[in-house]
Amino acid sequence: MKQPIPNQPLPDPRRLAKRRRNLLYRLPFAMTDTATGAAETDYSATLFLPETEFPMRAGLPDREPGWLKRWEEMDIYGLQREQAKDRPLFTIHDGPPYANGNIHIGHALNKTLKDLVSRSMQMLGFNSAYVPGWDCHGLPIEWKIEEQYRAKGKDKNEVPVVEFRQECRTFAEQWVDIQREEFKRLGVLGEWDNPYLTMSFDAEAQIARELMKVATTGQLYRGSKPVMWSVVERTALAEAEIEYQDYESDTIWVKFPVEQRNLSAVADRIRSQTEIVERVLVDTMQEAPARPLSVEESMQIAEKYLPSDAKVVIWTTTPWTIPANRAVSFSGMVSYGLYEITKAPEGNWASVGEKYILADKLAAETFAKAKVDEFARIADVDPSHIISCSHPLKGFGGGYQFHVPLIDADHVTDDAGTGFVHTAPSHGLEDYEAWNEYHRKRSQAFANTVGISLAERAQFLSDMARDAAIPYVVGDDGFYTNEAPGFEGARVIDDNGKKGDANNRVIAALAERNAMVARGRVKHSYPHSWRSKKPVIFRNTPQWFVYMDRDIEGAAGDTLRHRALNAIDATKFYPAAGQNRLRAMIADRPDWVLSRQRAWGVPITVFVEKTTQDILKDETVNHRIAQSFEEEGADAWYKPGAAQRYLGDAYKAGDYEMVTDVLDVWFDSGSTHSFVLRNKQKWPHLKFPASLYLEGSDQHRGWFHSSLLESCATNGHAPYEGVLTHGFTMDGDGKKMSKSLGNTVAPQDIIKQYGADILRLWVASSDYSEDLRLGKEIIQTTVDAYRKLRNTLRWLLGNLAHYEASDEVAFADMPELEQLMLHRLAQLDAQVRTAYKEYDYRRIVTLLTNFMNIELSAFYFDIRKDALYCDPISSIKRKASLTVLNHLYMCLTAWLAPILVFTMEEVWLERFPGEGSSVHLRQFPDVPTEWLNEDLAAKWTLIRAVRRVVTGALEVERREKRIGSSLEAAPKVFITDERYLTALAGEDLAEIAITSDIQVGNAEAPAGAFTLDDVSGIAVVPALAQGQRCARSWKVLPDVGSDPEFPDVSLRDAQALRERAAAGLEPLA
RNA sequence: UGGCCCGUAGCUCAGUUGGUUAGAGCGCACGCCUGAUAAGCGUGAGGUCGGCAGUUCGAGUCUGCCCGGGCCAACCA
Repeated sequence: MKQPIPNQPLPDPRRLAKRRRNLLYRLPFAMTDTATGAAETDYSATLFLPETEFPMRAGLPDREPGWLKRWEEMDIYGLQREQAKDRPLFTIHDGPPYANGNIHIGHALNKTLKDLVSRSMQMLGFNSAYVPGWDCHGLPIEWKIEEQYRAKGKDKNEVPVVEFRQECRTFAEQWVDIQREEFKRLGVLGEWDNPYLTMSFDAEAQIARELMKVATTGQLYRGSKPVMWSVVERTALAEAEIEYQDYESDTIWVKFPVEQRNLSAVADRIRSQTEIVERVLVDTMQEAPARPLSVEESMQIAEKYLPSDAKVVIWTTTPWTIPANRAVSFSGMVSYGLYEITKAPEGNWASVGEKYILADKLAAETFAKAKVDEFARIADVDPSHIISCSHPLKGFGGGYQFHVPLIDADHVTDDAGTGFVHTAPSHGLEDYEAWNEYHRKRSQAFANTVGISLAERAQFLSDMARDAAIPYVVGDDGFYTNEAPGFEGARVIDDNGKKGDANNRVIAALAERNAMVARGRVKHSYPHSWRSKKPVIFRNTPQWFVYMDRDIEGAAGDTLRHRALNAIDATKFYPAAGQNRLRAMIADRPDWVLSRQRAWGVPITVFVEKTTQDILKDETVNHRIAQSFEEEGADAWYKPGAAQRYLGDAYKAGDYEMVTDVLDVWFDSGSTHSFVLRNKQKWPHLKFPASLYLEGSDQHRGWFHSSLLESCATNGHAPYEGVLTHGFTMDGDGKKMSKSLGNTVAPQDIIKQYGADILRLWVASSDYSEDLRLGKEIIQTTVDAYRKLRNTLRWLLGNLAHYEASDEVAFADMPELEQLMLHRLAQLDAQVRTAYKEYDYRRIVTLLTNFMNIELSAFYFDIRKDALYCDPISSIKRKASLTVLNHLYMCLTAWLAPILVFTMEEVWLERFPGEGSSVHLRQFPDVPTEWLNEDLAAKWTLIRAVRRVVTGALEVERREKRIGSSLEAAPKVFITDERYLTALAGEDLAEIAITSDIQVGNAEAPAGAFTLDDVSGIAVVPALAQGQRCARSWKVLPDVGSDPEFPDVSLRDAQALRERAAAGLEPLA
């Protein structure tokens, strides 16, 4: 697959403008502007300014590979396992991607989410191993190899199966290697050196064991199903191997004589419909009596309305399927009538006096085709009152003696034909489904009737099996089989793909028995083989099925469907809607078809006794099979002499048919739990059932579904405790990504331009329960969020350069502002842990970005800059703040580590470098619940309201150019609401509002004072701060100048300078 | 065409059992700062809650229909 050319995103012009403004400040002429007034001493060297090498710009695309290398070298995955070996297990079981092609954005989303789960569970205190896997068998890989053959002019059928399979294996191996590197680049941590592959020998052996377990417990049976079949190539074809071309088909209209009727139902209807009754009375009884009809009378009328000589007319484009007819379908949504032919040419197939049942909308058209001159409509017909017809070929060649039931089927319309659909379950998928549905309903109705003896039940089931059997009318060579009596030797399609004589012979036989109404030809689009370009047919083919509704090992009611539905109830779904979706699918689905007539897969390792058709159930044989697969892979099945090798001395190979079909690959992947989660030797850190399966929502029909059925069949319960589904990745407008639209986004490109952490942050901040959007603007939003986050952490790191563990301040000794921050940390701790447990990553991103932006960057950090930068070494406030910064650092790096795996490692190593050091070896830190203090938080909510009013007042001053920095102000605050006064008691509002001074008074404000609409009882009157500007702290204070040693700074700053000198930090200016 | 799901500011998301004037972060505009500087702070403008109809005193929340989008309906994974 070719990757689209990476888009070099054009910078947003507005973004550029902002950048230009910032750059202006650095130009020399800009400096002259600000350099008015007396030169101030530059005290910056005497401040505790942030010091860090941590770059503002991440350079993720270049730097991420370095961390990956580091983790690989230190074997971080192994260290995690070792560290967590005594902890409870959490197992996210990997749904295997298919090993062909590069990964796309959907893979990236899926693997990233799994990594978020796995890493967060590890940090929450579990031993959370992650073993990635690949799905290796299957048709797409076969195709690729066949394509290579065709390019070389080689014929697949001439290559020994084992050799062909070897080429498929090599192909899959190559893609496993490529995808493995792509997945690792996303930052996904897992057992990459020891993944599982559905084609590894132990897997193939276990898949066969599972299949044999299904067989020996009586859940496997051989039935049949129509599949697309190419007579020319003698092979089944997949939908993708089909192309549609125009084709001329013979069409025929055929009479099906009505056989069994439900006359009393017709009579009931007549009695309930007065208008009909009136019409009937005029017609049949000469005069109308003013009384309800008796049952007898209505029965007489019914006989006239649904007479025994009526004929249902069908239309078909495949006359050759008539011998395979087993039913006639109609629709309850279509109106039908009984018609009598009143005028037609002599010798016409449709002759005068014949009564046809047709859809009203199509009657005229049908009679036109039948060259009928005149006809009359006699009555309404409800086809459900016809129980069965006889076959139009009844007795032909001694066959076709069965009843042909009428089936109400959804797929029938009155758009074309006659409103009745000839139903041949051997030759059409809809026919097949309608047929099975009909018998399923009959069987259900029977099961629901009360008072049935076991003998009656057995008799019913056996009759049912006989009636429901689907005939094999056409062989793989296109010739009729002996299940089409009277047509021996006729052929549907010949070796060159031309029409055989089947149609003509069928039409002749029908005409001879007066079953034809009309014939014609029609041009329509018809399926052809992609390879030979010749028409294909739907053909009944033997297939292996798993029963959905048979009692397993004789336990009444213990069916696979029942087990699966129970298992769904016992499973937790994220989001909850997934439960209904899966339940509906399981409740409706037909029996599971396991067989595929293909080469690259695990064979259905079953022997069938030729005379009895029984499946051989012998543990010794089964053991030999599994053993050989362990040693040689499933290829062993295809090696010469394999049959006798497995059957041993006990059986003769000649008595048994060795099945050569392979398993549906869904059985492979549905079995992963058995060969991965329960292989304790290979993966000791995994548990069964898995804690979680996590895939895209398409896997309700796929892996969730097949794994559930497989495990219910072999274990009786689900292989998972929880199921998490995510949506699909759409483009920026919510449209599906497709190569033809050119709106795809390749994960490789995002990584190259922005880095994997950006991709991961996008995943974490999206709502994965719905479809996710990804486009240029969304990536930019993510990049912006990342930058803000990174800078906040950078400032934290810069200040922590001055942190000393020995300066730690005890919680009780801290100022309230510090206690407030720790309270928030304790709150967040609970919220973050809960969100991680619920796989709610976007909540974590929202919670933490809001906290970091609003409460840290814009509030706490802004306020504490003064103390952190300027306070004396001895200052408790400064030490307390540093203590809080350390806690913030410890928590934030851990909480974000599962998401920003690279950046958090970078932040961690900046402070704690060392060979064995890694943020990913940590757990979420214990946060003391003693820090929680709701009263304090409530109090500070009030204080922050006061602060907002002050800030608002200052903004007016700024706008009026009376102040620039807030430190130039010393506003007066008038408070009439007691609650605010109480809250402010003992707090330094000037510090909190970042002004040089402030006055707070319990008094009515003068007119014109600044207020906010949503805060009552507070008013602010602005004023300039009195005193001189401190050259060190830039506050405007009256005490500046009162220290003789440092006349240009405030007393606090003079003290700070003295302490620094005493500590020998730097010489004084 | 059927089954299931989704639609709230430019973007990502909150919106309890229906209940004041629909919120947040980012982005954007404007201003401040220049000791977090390709940073930091503040203020502000952005919404017919996809549309229509209904239930209700009251609907982003409940119901129906419609529009738009997605997944599923394969011898594809």
